[in-house]
Amino acid sequence: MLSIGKLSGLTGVKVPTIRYYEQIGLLPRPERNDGGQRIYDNTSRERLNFIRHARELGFPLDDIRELLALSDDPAQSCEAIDAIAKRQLAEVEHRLVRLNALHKELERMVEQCTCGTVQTCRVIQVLGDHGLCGTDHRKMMLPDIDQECLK
Amino acid sequence: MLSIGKLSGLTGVKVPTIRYYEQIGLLPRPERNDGGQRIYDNTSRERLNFIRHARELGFPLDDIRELLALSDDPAQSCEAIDAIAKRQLAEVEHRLVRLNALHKELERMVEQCTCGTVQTCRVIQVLGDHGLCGTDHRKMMLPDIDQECLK
DNA sequence: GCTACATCCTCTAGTGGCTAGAGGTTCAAG
DNA sequence: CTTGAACCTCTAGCCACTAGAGGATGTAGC
Repeated sequence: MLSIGKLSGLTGVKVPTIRYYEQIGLLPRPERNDGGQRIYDNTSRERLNFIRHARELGFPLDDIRELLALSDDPAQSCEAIDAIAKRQLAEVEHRLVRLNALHKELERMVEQCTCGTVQTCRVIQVLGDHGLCGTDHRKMMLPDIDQECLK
Repeated sequence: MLSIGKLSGLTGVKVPTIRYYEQIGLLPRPERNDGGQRIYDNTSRERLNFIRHARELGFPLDDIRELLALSDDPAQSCEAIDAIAKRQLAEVEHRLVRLNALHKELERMVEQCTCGTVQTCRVIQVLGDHGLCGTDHRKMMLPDIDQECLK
């Protein structure tokens, strides 16, 4: 019914990404035509829409894999699904807190810059000396820089 | 003066990360003792603190590299530095807007889940059909999922 | 001096979620 | 029948690390 390009256009997921999802087993291997090209139906399209929407909401692919598996069994309780969604919500909230702290600090730093010489540059001073920070963003991410939260 | 482990302890930057920074030219190659082990002084320590602090504020390593280069010339105007900081601020603000939208949507989704069966699960329904979304988070990120903002 | 054992060294490979490109095949329109 | 877009597979690259193998060195106690 649908070539990979058409599917891409309909879902907004790029062609190489669709092939990647197939490769990692997130999408089932579709049928092929005589020339060996992939052909998709509406089921694939729905599945891909689901994946895309979940990605937009920041779910990692592993969670999406699990959500897809769970959604294939409509009679089951949705507790597990709910748990994944709540975990993602907590994750996003955590990132928001962190990002707000970064924002505050960056704003303060930029505001204080009077744009003179490097010697007196507030940005350089603040970066070099954490003591000049207004907020205690460091405490929030010790012991290590929480890379996930910076994202 | 300082072994790599001591430097790591003092700055909060992990040992392999320090070596990685050296490898990519962010930190200069330090002297070595007779056994070939790295020895650092306070200059390295300050530089590494600078890097760490900038990383905490979300600056990419390439920007940090530039900031370090600029800060080495104290008489120059700090315009370029200011520009980098402002760019980073804008970046963080962009992420905040996006993350807030995600948060709203996730919260709505989780709230609406009555925790019945998968069949009636609001989470699955919403993920499968963007029309059920409250906010128009999709419009904000078209044409592609803006991965940088999800971070 | 000897024995543990922590710390150090280099090197390679893996993470997530794609993206880019090479080098070739197939399809659809005119 | 030709042209050119779209498709195929495969490998490598992105960021900023992190993990682990396999071995060398440093240090503390006896």
